[in-house]
Formats: sequence, structure tokens, C-alpha cells
Amino acid sequence: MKAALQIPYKIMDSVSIDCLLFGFNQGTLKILMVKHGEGISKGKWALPGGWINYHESIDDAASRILKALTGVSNIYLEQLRAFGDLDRYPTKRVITIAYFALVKPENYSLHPGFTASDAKWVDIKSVPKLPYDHKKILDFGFAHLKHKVRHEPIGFNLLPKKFTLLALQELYESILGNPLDKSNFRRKLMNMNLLVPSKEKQKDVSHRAAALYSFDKKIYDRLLKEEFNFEL
Amino acid sequence: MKAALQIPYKIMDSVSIDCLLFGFNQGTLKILMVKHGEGISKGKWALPGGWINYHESIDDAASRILKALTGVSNIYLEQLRAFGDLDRYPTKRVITIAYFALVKPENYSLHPGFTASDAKWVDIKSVPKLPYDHKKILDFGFAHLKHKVRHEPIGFNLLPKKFTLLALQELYESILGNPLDKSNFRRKLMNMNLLVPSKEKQKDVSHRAAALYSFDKKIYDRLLKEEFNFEL
DNA sequence: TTACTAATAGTCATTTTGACCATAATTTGA
DNA sequence: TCAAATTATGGTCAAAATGACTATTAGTAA
Repeated sequence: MKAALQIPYKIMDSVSIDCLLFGFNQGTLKILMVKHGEGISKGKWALPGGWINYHESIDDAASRILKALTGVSNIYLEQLRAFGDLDRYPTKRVITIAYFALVKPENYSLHPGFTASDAKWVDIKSVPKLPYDHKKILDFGFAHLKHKVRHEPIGFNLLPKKFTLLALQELYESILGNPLDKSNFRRKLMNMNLLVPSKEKQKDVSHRAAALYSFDKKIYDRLLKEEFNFEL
Repeated sequence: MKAALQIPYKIMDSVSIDCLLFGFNQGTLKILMVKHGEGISKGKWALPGGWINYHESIDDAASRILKALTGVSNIYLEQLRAFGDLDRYPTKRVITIAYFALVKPENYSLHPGFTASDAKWVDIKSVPKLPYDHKKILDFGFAHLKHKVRHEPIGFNLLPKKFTLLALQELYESILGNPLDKSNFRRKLMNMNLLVPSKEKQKDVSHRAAALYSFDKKIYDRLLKEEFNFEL
């Protein structure tokens, strides 16, 4: 590789990255996992992760690693936090920095590569036993998601561009884990004036088709300036 | 030192810790800073920070470093996040993990030590130019504080054990940056049934003495179980 | 044409909010 | 001793938000 010649291939050998990608599909919340193709946990399913290059910011490292292992790119990865327990990694001392994102699985085809021999979306309710402290990272990230989804309009990132109000409600129900009143949920959302109604309607359903809406970040940003507060 | 003989003195040389301590004193918000007594920023004021030992968790490292530099110990340090821009540290690649805490300055006497030649509380409004990316860390932490103080009862950590409602209100005003209605603030707090009234009253004031209250974590924990939600 | 399903709209009592106003308890100084 | 000043504390009231429902509508399926 040319890049390898120009920039000496040097890694930060005691700091790694792990990515936690949430997706919503067929009514259930999923996370993206990879099967390690090499290294000390070869054959095991785990969160996509890898080493940070010396000449690369941690944000860039997260994007690069995620793309290399799963093919998923061009998404907004937000840092969760660092995990630095003494015994989290078996062979040496490694601190890992976890990243977090919400995506629409149908928008990305998975292409395992680099150190990953496979990649797939796993239902959050049937995640296998994870190596290292990945369970801890997952739990922390899920709690973070639950909190964040109620205070910021990020749930839309998990839905298709155009969605029905019921789809949005079901997303919230599956993340928060409790049922919501349809009418009240609807009223609350509509009163925010945050959603853009589409001219289209839902298709191929065996009942009255619902109106489709989309989320417009520009509108949200404008509302924010007028001290609007997203709360669900 | 005996410890140095038993455990080889080995540090994680590319990962550091920085601590952001907020205190509230004489009506203003302060942060704890130290003057570097050695190293590449000798003589400069900065956040208390240092290297992580190989045989020490990052949480432990944060407590140890803070105590060694400032004498402040036995406080709850929460991780903020890692900062890992390429050029954040001038001489080599260093990722830092920032920690965050709220304390009552009057409860701690400052004892500069280790790599710090001095330590003091600085008004958040007159923080000098900071080295590295400490300004970025401070800004992030302050934003975090603003958010957190509205959603969790942590403001009490900045006040004396017993405080008046007005003192609490002024604390909130100084963190959030906007005035609050006294009567409404009072009503809201009291309706939470979170504060414990004290039998004592405020002393040495040249007007009617206010009732003193204290915060009881046990009560908060009990309320939490009954789906209580702290919101201001 | 009739059941079924979900969409959408509306009701209503209760609670919460925001913007005030009123009175009470102290201290200070004239 | 009394008035002014200052803050504490409690109350009012209309408007807005919430939670628990009910009603109606539009479309599918059989």
C-alpha cells in the first residue's frame, strides 16, 4: 500500500476503539457485530474494534475501523467514553474508547473485511456472550441511548427517511421498553412542529394508510434557537 | 518507595488524565487549577493532570493524580470523555481522558504537590489562556454541567450541607446563566419532597433568616424507584 | 356488506407552568 | 420607637401540558 510507505505504520498499542452501532429493523433494535478473523478472540463475535494509528485522531480511527471491518461508512459516530479497567483485555493493558451511532440498517450493505471475517446485525435481546468488557460497553451504550432518545431527536436516525407516526412510536416503545398512548404521543409530536408532512402515504398495508413524515434537521436547529426543548 | 520496588514503575506513556473540578464559592462558579512545576508547560496554569500507571485503572489514576497534585481526595470523579485530536499535545501523540467532579471548596484545603507547584480555585469567568486542549475540555465539561444540573440533583454537591433555597436558586442561576422566578423555583423544589428541612435557620444576615435544608441521597434513591424525575 | 384494523381527531379532568402579588419576619438607622 | 429596607414565604390565576379515554374515519379482506 502506498499510504503505508508514506506514513510509517505505527499504532497506539495500548489504546483501541470499539464501535456500538444501533439499528432498527422489523420492529426490533439491533446492534452491529463482527466475527473476529484473527487475534486473541478469533472466531468470536464482538463489537467492531481495532487499534488507533499514531497519525490519526480518535474520531478518524473510529470511522476507519468501522468502515474497514463492516463496510459501513459516512455516519455520525459520537464518542461514548473510555473504558479502562485493569483487566479488561487479557494479554496486556489496553484502554478502549467506545463510539456510538444510530443508523438505518437497510441503507448499508455489510462488507466484512480487515480483521473481521463476518459482520451482521444482532437483535439486542439475543446478543451472545461477548469477549473483553464488550458487555459493559453495550450496557452503557444502551442506557445512553435510552436517555438520549428522550432528550434529543435522534430516534429518526433509526428510521427510514419517511416514516409513519406509529413507526416512530413503536421505535420509542422498543427502546424505552414501555407502551405509549398513541393519541398522546401523536399530539405531543405534532405540537412540536418538528416533523415535515410528506405528500405520500404509506403503501401496501392492509388497512387505512398512514401519513408519512420526515425529520428535518434544519427545522430542529431553527427551533433550538427559539429555546425549543425536545422531550419525550 | 516500597511500592516502586514491588510494582515496576511503568506508565501508559500515550494516555493521560485531566481533571475538571467545579466548585461554588461566594456566589460564583470556580474551577480548580494547578501551576505546572515541571514538564513542557512548566510555570503555566492548567487543569490537574498526569500519566496513568500501567497497573492502575483509569478511574484510580484520576483519583491518585488529583490527590497528588492538589490534595483533594475522596470525591466522586466521573469520566467525561477522551480527547484525542492529533495535535492536542505538542511533543508526541497523547490521548487524554477527562474527569469531572463537583465539590464544596470550603471542605478541602489545597496542598499542591507532585508535578504541581501551586493550586487554586479560579473563577470560571476569568480562566486564563490554557495550554494543550484544556480550553476545549473545560468548555465541554461546562456544557456537560449545565445539562446535568438540570436533570440530576447534583447541584447540592456544590453547596454546604445545609443551604437556603435562595442559595440553591443562585447556584442554578450562575450555572445556567439566566434568572429564575423565586416563587416558582421554590414551589417546584418543595413539591419534589426531596429536601430535608433543618431545624436551624440561617444566621448573621441582616434580614429575615431563611430556613435551611439539606439534600438526602437516600430520599432521592427512594423517589427514583417510584419513577420520580428530577427536572429543573 | 360486514367485520377488522389502524389512522386520526377530540374530550375532559387534573397537573404543571409562568407571571405575578401579598404578607410576614427581621434588621437598621433615623 | 417607628419607618424603611430586605428577604422569606405563601398565594392567585390564567394558560399550557398531560394522561386516560372515547369517537369517528378510511381503507382492506373475506
